[in-house]
Amino acid sequence: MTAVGGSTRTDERKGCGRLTGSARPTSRDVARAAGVSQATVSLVLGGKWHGRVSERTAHAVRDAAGRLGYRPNLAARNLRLGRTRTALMVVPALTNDYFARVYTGAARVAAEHGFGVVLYPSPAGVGPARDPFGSAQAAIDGVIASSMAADALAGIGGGELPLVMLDSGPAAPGGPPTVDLAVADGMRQVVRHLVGLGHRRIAHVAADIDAWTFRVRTATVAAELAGVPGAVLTSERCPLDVDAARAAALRALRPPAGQARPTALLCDGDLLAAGACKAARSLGLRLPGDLSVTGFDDFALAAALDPELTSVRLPAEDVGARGMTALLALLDGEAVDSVELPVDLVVRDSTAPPAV
Amino acid sequence: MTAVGGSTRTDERKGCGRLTGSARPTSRDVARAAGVSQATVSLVLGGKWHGRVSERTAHAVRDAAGRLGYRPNLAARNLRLGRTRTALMVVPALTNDYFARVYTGAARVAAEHGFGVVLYPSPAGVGPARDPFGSAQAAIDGVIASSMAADALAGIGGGELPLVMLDSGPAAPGGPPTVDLAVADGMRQVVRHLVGLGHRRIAHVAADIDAWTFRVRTATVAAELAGVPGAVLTSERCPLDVDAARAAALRALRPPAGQARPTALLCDGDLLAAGACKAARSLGLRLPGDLSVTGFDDFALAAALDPELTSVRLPAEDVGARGMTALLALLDGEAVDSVELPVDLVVRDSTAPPAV
DNA sequence: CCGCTCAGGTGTTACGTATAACGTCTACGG
DNA sequence: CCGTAGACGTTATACGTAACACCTGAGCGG
Repeated sequence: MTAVGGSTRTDERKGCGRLTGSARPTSRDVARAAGVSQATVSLVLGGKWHGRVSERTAHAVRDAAGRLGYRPNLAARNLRLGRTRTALMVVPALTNDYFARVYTGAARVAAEHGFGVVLYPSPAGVGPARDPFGSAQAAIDGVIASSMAADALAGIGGGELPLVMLDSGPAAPGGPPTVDLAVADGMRQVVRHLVGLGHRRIAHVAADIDAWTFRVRTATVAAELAGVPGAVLTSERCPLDVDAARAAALRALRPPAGQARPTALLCDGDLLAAGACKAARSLGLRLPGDLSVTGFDDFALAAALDPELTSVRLPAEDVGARGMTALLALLDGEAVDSVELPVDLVVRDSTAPPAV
Repeated sequence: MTAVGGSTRTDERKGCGRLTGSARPTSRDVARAAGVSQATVSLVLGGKWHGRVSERTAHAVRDAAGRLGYRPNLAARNLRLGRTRTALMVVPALTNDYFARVYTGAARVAAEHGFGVVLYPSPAGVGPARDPFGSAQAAIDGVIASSMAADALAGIGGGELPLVMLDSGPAAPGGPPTVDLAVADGMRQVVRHLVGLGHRRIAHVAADIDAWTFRVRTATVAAELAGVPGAVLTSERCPLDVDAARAAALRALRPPAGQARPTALLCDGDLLAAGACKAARSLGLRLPGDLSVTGFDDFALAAALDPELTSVRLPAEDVGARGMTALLALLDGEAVDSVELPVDLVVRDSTAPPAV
């Protein structure tokens, strides 16, 4: 290899045809301005120049970069490095603040490790099925998906990207690691709270949604109440919607002749509970004296309602944080365990002992 | 023939969390498999081969690409093309569904033009100030920012990326195009509704937030009521928070001795209205008989409350759609006009004529 | 038989970055 | 005065794609 050629400046003819307009400066432009090679610019600005570049040169480079307003082209960096230090979070909807809190937790942990997080709401039906994330994956190292069925993620980058699933149910062996909430335990706490207050006739307003977390809620209520002597459980299913819940609650509160009205409405979510409260009021029932109502999720809505809702608080930030921690470990090639986080009942004003 | 050795299934070791990912196939691999050059693969898969590549060859290429499970490297494509067909939407918070609906509208229009949209919540204080979008801008052609002050976006990619601002107030001359809502008109509709019902003593529960939309709301209420003979306006400022609103409403409902209690609470947002309702109930007032309450924004919350809230519906999807349309035009180098969209009062059950 | 066109491709380059591998110059011990 | 080890940079290259310029026969009119 004889590289001693007389070409002291190889970059000379670089900007020949290019007019000196406002094209974004590249590292080569910085190099020219600082009188060094492009590689040196890369070293200095990459922060790994200690002992390889003199302080004086490094300063010249940084000075030139600042003068030119240089900002590295991240697409080129991503191509070169094969990684982007960015994660994609997929959420089923933006409507409720649970996901906002999950995002917050994930973003915090990511930022601590120099990672960014972008969000991709997955409105079912938008975008080609085989390419669920559209062009988002151009700059993505891994994915955190919340509340999605495993098969809905089949198309994800050909299954090549590291993936962590949140709120998706027990981890499948060999599948991606998961972060879940102890939903069943939360529901048990609700049931025990009501039973402890003396309620025996309980109506369950159940979300008619085919997602793990709701199946668990329904199943747990039935299983837990089955162990209570004298307990009577009725059940009404409805979509996750205030008006639908109102209708369902009305059905539950007008039992067939000969049956007594339930003394408590146990709802699968705060939204449903809001509907249930409206139904109760429209029947002239007073809360919680005539009827107890419970929610789940503890949205901001829960505290905004009147009476404030007894609900189950979900540690959303922790879910996001643990999920991001898991993803980062995955990216480091480490083995990651799935985890289940505890939840807590928050007793407020919508529950009381039943009227005698 | 080229080496197609029996690699029917490339990756077999998924256990232990180690994601080997045996080198994603590149367009060159596809070319080898199809017996053509890489350039031809690019032509065929790029969809611009009509009249330049025979149908037979094109089929062979697509077949090979399918067999190998080829997916183009978007980082490389972005680098080559200098554009990404992806927009970044910046929102101040994920908590309310206004932004969800804005996103939905923007994503729909984007999808119609082969664009994707990723979301970047901008939690104030997260991320270095000079680099507000972190690594998100690696694959971004333009930005749609909602409800942000113009100067908060100063650091945006060095100000180089096309930008559209939503809900940010009147467009600055020479600044980015904007999409705004006729917030002032909406507030006027609320005031006229209340005045028309007969209300004269009105308390304004104002959001104490330095954003254009809230400043306008406050100013409009005052201006509009100033033109009503005999109208008495009091005002309480508070953070955008249910509990704070409750406290503020309590102050408004307990006027100094000698002054009559307002007959209506005009709130800057549905969240504040929710707090106001709680305050009213805690004082034993009945809605809307003893007190009228109005919201703004028409969140899902508005219909979930009891009584259902009279509020102002914002055409959020339209805002997103128009914003994306503007951004796409901007990317095409076209001139774009700022626009203001109308809003509509939705009268529900929380307003009524004042008690005599 | 020549030259022209045109379909049907191929070779090559450039995008901007990071880094491995390799020079060169100085200082210094032996 | 040579050998050698830093200190200090540089050259060359690869990442995967898209697009430009070119190449090669075949058909065809003259």
